[in-house]
Amino acid sequence: MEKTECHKKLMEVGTQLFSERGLKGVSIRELSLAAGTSISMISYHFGSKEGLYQAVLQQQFACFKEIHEIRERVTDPVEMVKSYLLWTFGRHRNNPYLLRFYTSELTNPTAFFEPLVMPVIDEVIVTMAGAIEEGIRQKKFREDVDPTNAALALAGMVNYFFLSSLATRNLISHSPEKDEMLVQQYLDIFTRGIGASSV
Amino acid sequence: MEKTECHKKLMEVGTQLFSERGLKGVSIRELSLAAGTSISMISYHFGSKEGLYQAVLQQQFACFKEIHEIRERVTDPVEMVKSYLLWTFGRHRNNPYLLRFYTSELTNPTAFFEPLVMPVIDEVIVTMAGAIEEGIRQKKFREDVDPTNAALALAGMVNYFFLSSLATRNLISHSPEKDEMLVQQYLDIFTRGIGASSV
DNA sequence: TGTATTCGAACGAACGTTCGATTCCTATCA
DNA sequence: TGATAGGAATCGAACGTTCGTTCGAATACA
Repeated sequence: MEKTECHKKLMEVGTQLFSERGLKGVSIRELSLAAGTSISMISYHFGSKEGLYQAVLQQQFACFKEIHEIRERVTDPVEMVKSYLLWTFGRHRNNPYLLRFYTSELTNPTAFFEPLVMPVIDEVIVTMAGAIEEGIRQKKFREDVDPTNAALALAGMVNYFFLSSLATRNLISHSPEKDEMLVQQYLDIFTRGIGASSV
Repeated sequence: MEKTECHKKLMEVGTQLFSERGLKGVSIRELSLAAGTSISMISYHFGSKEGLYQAVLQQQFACFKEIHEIRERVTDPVEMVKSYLLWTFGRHRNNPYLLRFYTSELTNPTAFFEPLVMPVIDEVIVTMAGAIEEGIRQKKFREDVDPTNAALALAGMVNYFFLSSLATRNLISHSPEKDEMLVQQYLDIFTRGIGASSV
């Protein structure tokens, strides 16, 4: 779908700079300089600066659709929690920008939050809440657990881990080879936390 | 410590507008209009727009010092987790702006992140990790739990809950009277999750 | 040859800051 | 007590800069 080298380069630098400093924090002169083009290319290819931001945002959030495929493939609730953790870890590991866009839009929403961001957050939480609800019906999770709150707690634990590691590198050693262990640890904490018995 | 009505009003509107849209997202004309003063008052009272932002940030983050008093007062590790949850819930309930500043600085750091924000995050996590470590020594928490990761998971669960409720009001019914129940629920999830036995 | 792409210059608007004039407050003195 | 001097506080206007966008010319491509 990428048309020209200029278009592609602007998407790249837009992704990097917007994720670090937000929509208002980056000027088109800075973007075009980093992309090695002229400032008029942004309006030409994307209509406006906000158009570039929107294009980047859409590209970043496309991966959230995967939750539905995972939900269809994985039937067991506990296994679904593990799949979510692995999926989320993978997402953040091979895309360091996604979490910044996600959290930045949550905290300081732009005009694109409601149409672009809100729906995907909603889908993920609702999907996971559904899986947890099913786990409760199967007596695998405790009855007194609120599915939506539990889904938020799960998402909170893992997203916040990466959020903190964005800034406080000294607190966390985040080597990819330790991911397997971390996923297992978070899975343990969570399933023990809401589980009727340990798994 | 507040000098004049103008100074006080600028702090108020600065807190509200900066928290919603960030440092770059608010202009001094917008600030002064909302405060009912002239634009020159910002430079007069705070030196610059960034000076106002810094003043607001310092005021917002002052409350994080309380974690030390709590740690001194509460000796039992499990009780410390509960105190942390109650403290955090209370903090977010009576100050809707704090979490936005906190998360915004984490995601899109300004020049004030390193000197002002980073230290307080560090202190809270280290303090809670210390409490959890003591819990492990007392055989109240499992041996294979990493204290820092567990502290991050705890902070993640509860902060993310409020972060989500900032934007997705439809997902969560956040009535203050339910806080007691929510705190207990998060405490259950967490202490069960890392605990050697349920409490 | 004609369409798509890129560039550099220029535009008006909005930005944060500065500055002289004015108002407000308070301590001081007749 | 009433007048007043002086400093603090506030205002409105203007400054120079940066912002995002536009546009005609130039280039590349098919």
